[in-house]
Amino acid sequence: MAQKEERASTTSSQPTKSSTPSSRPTITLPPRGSFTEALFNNGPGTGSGLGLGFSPGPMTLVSNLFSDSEECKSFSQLLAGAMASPAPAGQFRPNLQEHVERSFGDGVSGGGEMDFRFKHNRPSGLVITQPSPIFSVPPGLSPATLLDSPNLGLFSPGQGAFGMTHQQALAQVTAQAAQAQSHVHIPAEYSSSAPVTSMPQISSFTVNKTTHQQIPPAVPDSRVKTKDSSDFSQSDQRPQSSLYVVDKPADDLYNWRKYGQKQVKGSEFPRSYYKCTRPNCPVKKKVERSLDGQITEIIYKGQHNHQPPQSNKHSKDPGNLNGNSYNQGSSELASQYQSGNVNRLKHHESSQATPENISGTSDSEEVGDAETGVDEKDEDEPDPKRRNTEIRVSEPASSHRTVTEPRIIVQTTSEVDLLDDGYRWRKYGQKVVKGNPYPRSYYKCTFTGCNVRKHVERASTDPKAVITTYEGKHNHDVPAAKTSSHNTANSNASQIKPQNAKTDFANNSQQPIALLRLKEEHLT
DNA sequence: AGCCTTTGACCAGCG
DNA sequence: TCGCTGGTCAAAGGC
Repeated sequence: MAQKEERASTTSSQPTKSSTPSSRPTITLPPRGSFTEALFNNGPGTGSGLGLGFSPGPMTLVSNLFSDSEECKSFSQLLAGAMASPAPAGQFRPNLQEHVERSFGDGVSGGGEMDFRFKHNRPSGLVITQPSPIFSVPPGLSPATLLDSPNLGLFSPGQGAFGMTHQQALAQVTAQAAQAQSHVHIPAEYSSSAPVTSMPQISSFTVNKTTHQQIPPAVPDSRVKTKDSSDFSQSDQRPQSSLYVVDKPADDLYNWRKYGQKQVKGSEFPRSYYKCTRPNCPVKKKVERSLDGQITEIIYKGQHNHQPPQSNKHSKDPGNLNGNSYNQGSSELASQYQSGNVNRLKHHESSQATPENISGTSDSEEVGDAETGVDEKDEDEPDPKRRNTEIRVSEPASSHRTVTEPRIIVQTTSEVDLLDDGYRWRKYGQKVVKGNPYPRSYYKCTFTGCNVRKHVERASTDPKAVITTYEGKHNHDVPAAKTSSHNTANSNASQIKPQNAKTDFANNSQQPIALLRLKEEHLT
C-alpha cells in the first residue's frame, strides 16, 4: 500500500555519505577583528550573545558564520568546503543540520520553500566542489581535522541521530564540545573569551549534501519526509511518488490506533483521530496533515496513565531509522507529555509547525496552565489534575510548509527581553527538560502581528553553548533603537546585521544572503 | 488471529 | 427545532 511505499521511500532516503570529497577545503583566515571578532564576540555592537554576556555557543558560532555575509559567497560554498571533507557519520550532525534547516526553511516567505527544499531535495548525487574560503579557522586548527573529527562533525550526513531532539542535540553539543577540547587545539589567541568548547564546531560545518534527511519532529508524530531533487523546483506541488512520507503519527513510543478521520471545516486537510491503544488509557490525539502527508498540527489530549511501551512496535518504522536516538527523543517527548505540560500552539505548524504556528495560535492559546520548569520527576506519575490537559503541537501555517519539529511549550513569563538581534522578544515560556538543568526558553517577537518565535536552548553542561532556533519571518523592520545602552547595542546589531546576525541567520528576515545564493545555485 | 486503517453513520454541542 | 460541526463508533477489510 501507499503506506508501505512511503516507508520504503523513507528508508531509501537515508543519507548517503559523501563519496566525492574533493580536495580539502581551503580555509583562510580573514582579518581578525572582522570575522573572528564577530564570530567570537558576536560582532561589534551586538552585545553579548542573548544579552547574557556569555560567549557564543556552538550554534551561535555557526550562526555567525552564516551571518557574516561579507565573507560568505554562498551557502553552497560554505557547504562545499565542509562537504569536501567526508566526515564520519557523527551523531551530532543531524542536530545542527536540523537547526540550520529549520532556520532556513521555516518562515521564510518567498524563498522559504526553496530553502526548505534545499535541505530536502538536494540530489543525492549532487556534489558541490567549490572549495572556497568560507570558513575561517585559526592557524593550527586544521579544517580537515575539524571536519574529520567524529566529535565535531556537524551537518554531515550522519545517520545515528537522525531523529534527535533538541535536548539530545544540546546534550551532544555539550558532550562533543567537551570532547573537542581534547581533540582540537585552538590557539589561545583565537579562543578569546569564547570557550574552546564552542570553537571546534564552527568549522565542523558539514552539510549533508545528499538526499535530505528530515529530522523527525521531536514530538511524537511524524515520520520522515523526504523529497527527491525532482521536486526541487516545484515548490508547492504535490508530492511525487517517491517522495515522502509521513504517515502515521505514532512514533512517540506510545501505540496509537486510529479511530476516525474527518474533514473539518476551516481546514483543507483531514483530521485523524487516534487513541492510545493501551487499555484504559484516555489519551487521544488529533492529527492534521496536508495533502502531501505533512503533519500540520497535532493535538494531544489527556495524559497517559502508563509508561511508554518499552518495545514499541513502531520502532520498526522508517521514522525510527535512527533507532536509539530517535527513541530517545521520543522517550523524552513521551515524558514531556506525560509530565502534563500544557501547550497549545495554534497553528504552527510551526513546526512545522511553524511558529506561526506556534505562534499564531500559540500566543493566545498557549497560555493555558502556565507551568514553568516542569518537573520531570512527575513523569511517571500521572497527575489526575493533568488528565485533561491538551497539548497542541502544530506546524506552521506558513504557506511553505516545512517539516519541523513540533513543540511543547509551557507558557510562563511575560517578560520582555531584548536579545541580541535587534528585535524585541517576549519570553513566553520555558521548559526544563530531563538531563538539562537549564530550561529551554521560548521567545516571541513583541511586534504586533509578528509571529516570529525564537527558541533558545542551552547545553546541560555548558550554559554558554546555545542553540537558537528561529521560526517564522519578521513582518517588520528591526525596532528603532531605544535610549538605553542595551537597546542601542541591539540597534547597532541590527544595522550591521549581515556581519553580526549571529544566530539570526536563522531569522528569516535576515537569513538571506546565504539562502538566496543557495537558490541561485540550485536554479542554475 | 490480532491489530490497525478506512469510512460511513451516529451522537452531542452550539447557534 | 434544525442545521452545522466536531468527535466517536463500529463494521469491513487489509496486513
